[in-house]
Amino acid sequence: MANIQEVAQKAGVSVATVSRVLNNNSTVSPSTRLKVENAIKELNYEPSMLGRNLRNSESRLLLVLIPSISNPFYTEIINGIQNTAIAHQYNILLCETNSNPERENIYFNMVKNKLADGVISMDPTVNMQKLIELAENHSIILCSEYDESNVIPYVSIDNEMAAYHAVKHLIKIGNEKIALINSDEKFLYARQRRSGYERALAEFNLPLRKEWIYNTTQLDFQDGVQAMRMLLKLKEKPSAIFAVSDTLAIGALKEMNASGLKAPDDIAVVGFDNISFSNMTNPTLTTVAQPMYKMGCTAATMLINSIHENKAESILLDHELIIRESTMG
Amino acid sequence: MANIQEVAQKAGVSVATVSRVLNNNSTVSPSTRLKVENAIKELNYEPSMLGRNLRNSESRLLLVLIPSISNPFYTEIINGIQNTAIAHQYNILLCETNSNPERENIYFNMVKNKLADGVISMDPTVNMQKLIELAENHSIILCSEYDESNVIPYVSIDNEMAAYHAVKHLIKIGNEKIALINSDEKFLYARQRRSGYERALAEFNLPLRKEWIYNTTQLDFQDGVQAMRMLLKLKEKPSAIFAVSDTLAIGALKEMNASGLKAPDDIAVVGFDNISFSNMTNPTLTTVAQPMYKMGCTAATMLINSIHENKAESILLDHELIIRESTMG
DNA sequence: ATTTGTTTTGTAATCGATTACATGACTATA
DNA sequence: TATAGTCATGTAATCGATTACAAAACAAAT
Repeated sequence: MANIQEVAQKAGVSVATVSRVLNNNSTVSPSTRLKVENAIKELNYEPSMLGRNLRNSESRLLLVLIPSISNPFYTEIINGIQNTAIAHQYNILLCETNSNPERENIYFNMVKNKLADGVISMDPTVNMQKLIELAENHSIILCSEYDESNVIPYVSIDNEMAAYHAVKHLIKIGNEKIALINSDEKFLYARQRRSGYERALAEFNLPLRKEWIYNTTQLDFQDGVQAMRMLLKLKEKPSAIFAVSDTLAIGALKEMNASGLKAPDDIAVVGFDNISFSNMTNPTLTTVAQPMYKMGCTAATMLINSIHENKAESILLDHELIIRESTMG
Repeated sequence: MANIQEVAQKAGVSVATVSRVLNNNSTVSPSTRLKVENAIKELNYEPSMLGRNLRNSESRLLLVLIPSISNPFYTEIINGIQNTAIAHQYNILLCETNSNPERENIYFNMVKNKLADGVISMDPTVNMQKLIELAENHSIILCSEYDESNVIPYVSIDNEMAAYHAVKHLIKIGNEKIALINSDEKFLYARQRRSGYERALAEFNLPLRKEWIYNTTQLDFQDGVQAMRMLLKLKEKPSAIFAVSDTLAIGALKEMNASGLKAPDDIAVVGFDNISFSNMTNPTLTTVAQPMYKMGCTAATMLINSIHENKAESILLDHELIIRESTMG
């Protein structure tokens, strides 16, 4: 790869002039410009981001932290982020942390080292303290999972309200014995959704039974299968289930199938996220849709604003209950 | 962020000494080392990758090009790549191209500019000519989709043989009218799988009928739905279907469900890839498994070798037919 | 021909690290 | 005490760009 020196030499000008042509901000005479452009073409030259970034302290790269790409929930959000970023001449790099603090650190360092201009974190397992520290000197936005202290701006939905709506729907169609398949309640969203579940039950004077709340460690299909297996072992079985993730709900449906049970007749099921697969199951899955694409766009816009010194305001977007076969008679 | 100068000043030494402590390769007296380490801690200093990379022409970052993260096929491969990379002190950045040449270009430039040390491309829509050009001066490995010219080393499976096995399985369980749901045949893997399909039919003297071959433009669930819808409209319907991707096969199963048809009794279905969903459908899906994790590990190992000047040899890994309910009576 | 003003181009410092080479400090030996 | 040898540290060039400032080139006006 040729560098700016060689281009300058070939064109018979100084490096400053080459740089001026490159950034076409300052005045260069048409004839010189032509010479330089020819030299660039002949040498197949492309400016080094490294040199440029070092000088400019800007990389126009945004980091997107996700725990795992295997969760389809992130797909549409990332699309929104990417399209918005590109519209502002930024690019994104996807960083899969696998909830591993060391990997997290590597990505944090990229920001500290000016290899990236900002971060959108969607990782609920992120080390929030470190992130807040990083946010003192860098632009960070939380997406989906957030921190109640509101030190770092976030975009999310009202999880409590969304869960409340989902459970109320199950009650409205005649269910009184409603179970909750929740994830680990160390996550804010899990606590919020549980709270919405409890509020709906309380409002209709329905019993809140410990054995109808099952907490999983992960969000894989298999965790849903396992959860349902436990619930089906109970003496008094629930007549409906609210799962805080479609992957869990789909696992639950699978286990029902295996036991010869049908949704919604035997047990009605509601999921959360509206991943694309939720429309492919049999029966199709009722679920709470988050405006994922919009969330991505919003997060990216907030981040880019924040990089350009306009502080960002946290925002909660609307959710929507999508009723499908798993709760329709 | 403090820089190396400030650390040097605070510790009362030269920048060279600080650098020596950082890279602990050269001799530094214990007392000086301590002073420097204290200064580093006090200033919360972390070395700038930008400065370091510029000087060393090394970033220890690997780029992984995928067309879209929404295809679950890539999940396990990426895991393999990531684990192998980390074991060699490399990190990976996921680059979603969305089959967009401009985005592709951005990532190619990162390599040219030493922002990344190498590339693993899994994008079948990649501009192969540009990639070959890039490969002249940089380390590139193809994974899954490859180029027959073998200019760029690749790791993949024997697609023709895999398809042949899948179709032979359908024949063995008694099917004579076998349809193919293929993707766009501009892709090598699509042509190879079709060829395996044809070979199996020919071997058993079964008819090869044009109307039983359906080509989709994408690999989404919906494309599978669409394909099945067309096949069910035919006067002479197939009794079995081989789809070149699980997503297509799942869409096909969905459409069968909607039409009240059951697999395998009405139509048997075989997919390809063994994505995690394929075990969650009803019925569960028979599919050809690629050794995805191993493919990822192999690709990463090849790339890292290639970066360190050992040239890599292309390799084909073994596939495996996983028989599930969609072909089991 | 000289002055003034404008346009174009070049020189050199800078960003933050690494490292070859030079130099200084110290030790051991005669 | 002088000398060689070893170990520790500093000086300055370097990677590839950008840009403030200086200088040169040119044009227009007197």
